Amino acid sequence: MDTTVAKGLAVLAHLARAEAPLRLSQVAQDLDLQKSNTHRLLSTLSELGYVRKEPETGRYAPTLKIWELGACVISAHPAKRAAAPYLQELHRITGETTTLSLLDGHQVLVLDKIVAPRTLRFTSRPGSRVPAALNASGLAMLAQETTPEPLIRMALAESPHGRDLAAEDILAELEVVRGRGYALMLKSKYTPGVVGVAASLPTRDGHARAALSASGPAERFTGAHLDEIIEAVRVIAARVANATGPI
Amino acid sequence: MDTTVAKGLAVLAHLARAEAPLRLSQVAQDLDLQKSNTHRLLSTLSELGYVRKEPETGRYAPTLKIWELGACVISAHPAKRAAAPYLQELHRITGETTTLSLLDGHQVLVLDKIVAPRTLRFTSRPGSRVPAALNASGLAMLAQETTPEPLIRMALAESPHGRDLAAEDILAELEVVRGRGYALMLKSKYTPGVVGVAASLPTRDGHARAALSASGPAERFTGAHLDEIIEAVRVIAARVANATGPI
DNA sequence: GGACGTCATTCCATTATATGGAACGATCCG
DNA sequence: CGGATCGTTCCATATAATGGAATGACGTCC
Repeated sequence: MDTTVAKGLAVLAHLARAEAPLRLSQVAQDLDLQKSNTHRLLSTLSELGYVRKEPETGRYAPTLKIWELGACVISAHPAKRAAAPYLQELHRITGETTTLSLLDGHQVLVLDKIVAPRTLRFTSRPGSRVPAALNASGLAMLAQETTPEPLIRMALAESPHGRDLAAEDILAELEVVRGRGYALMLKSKYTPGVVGVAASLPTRDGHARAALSASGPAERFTGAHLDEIIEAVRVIAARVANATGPI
Repeated sequence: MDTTVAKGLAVLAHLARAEAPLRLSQVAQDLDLQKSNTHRLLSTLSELGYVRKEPETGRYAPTLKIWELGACVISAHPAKRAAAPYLQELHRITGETTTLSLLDGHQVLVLDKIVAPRTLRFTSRPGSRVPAALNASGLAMLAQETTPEPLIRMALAESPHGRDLAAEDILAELEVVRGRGYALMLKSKYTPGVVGVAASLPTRDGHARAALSASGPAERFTGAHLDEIIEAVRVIAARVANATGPI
């Protein structure tokens, strides 16, 4: 274990996740490092171009270099590449915000998103994580037949199921999702007022789980429009399954 | 200079930029490291979750963790946040692929892109870099009045101007761009068959340079449609300039 | 305006730690 | 079956990271 590498990446990650540039002593305190140590780590990261020291404030901010690296990784990601046209088409048909997600452990990782040109309400940012049990895409992926039982248990355990979100309810909901082939989250606990419709996608390797979703404000997701959206999600997911190769 | 951090990040960056998973000895050879050293670096990166060793092939591949970090950085980027609605609207009006770019040194860095729903031809990937002098967005940014002379010289020097792309021609073109307020690249040397229309955006801090562009196949970028596109680019760039705050 | 506190930076002796060579199996290929 | 390449482990060595102290700059509060 190269501890210096671990520290350097911890500093970089800390700056990336911070909402604003950080002072040296702040970083040192947050990560429990010595000031002199932090100083050298930040200096080397600056030399390497991953970090920039603001001349005015003296604070440190990440540059776009990590993002450039990450962009290489995501653009090469097989699921993202394969699903991109379907994500696009679902957006074209429904006119709503559509997302492509992966199940990573007990969390939903948002891979890609096309936002509705309308007034954009809450939109989950690509790269963000959401508890699987609180999200239409998460339910769709958990409901896949190939999902091992322990993974579902873990996802339920990790989700903040309080008074109005019992584990039994979610398990029952998963049964429903499995039966009809898509997940519908009308009353989201995670993002109130947002309705999501999602279907899981078959993946080349069985252990990866992916889902497509369309989501938007509850006021618009009713009646005939909602029926259209559900139908579009089902049709496109089925088309992925019947395509030349799965995701 | 923490050399171990530099090596670790070099390994990570190398894996990220590689088009396929790499074997250990390949990484060691490419980066001129010892095998045992590379082994430990890859092990620590795996422990930290930035790298995964494929069980089947034994090769190493980057995980999505770097991408997640990069997504945090880009989503917090002020220019990207501020320009997103304009990028969206330019796409809505023109129906073509639109991009938001920054000038970083003598290169254009593509920040964001909305692809045309039509058959997608060549599309520059977000995170990719293009020589500034070979690209409509690059010309628009170089033509800004605030661009220092040496930067233009450098951009020209770095661009592969051969027989049909003399430095004088580009300088003359920059004059034209400066006069009419937008850049038009009809015969792209970098991506043949693609026409680009771009205008620079005013930025809060004078030294950052940003541009919006619409681009697509040469066959479609003619006559009235091209005029519409040019007008849309001009109008939206002007709207940014007159907005509450610049980018 | 002066004094205090916080911060960033530099230096250096100490030692922990990264290093690279060698040696060992495993695996692949001819 | 034999040779070659690869990944992995081990360990003595020396390099390079560490943390404490000292310094100077900056900002803040009486």
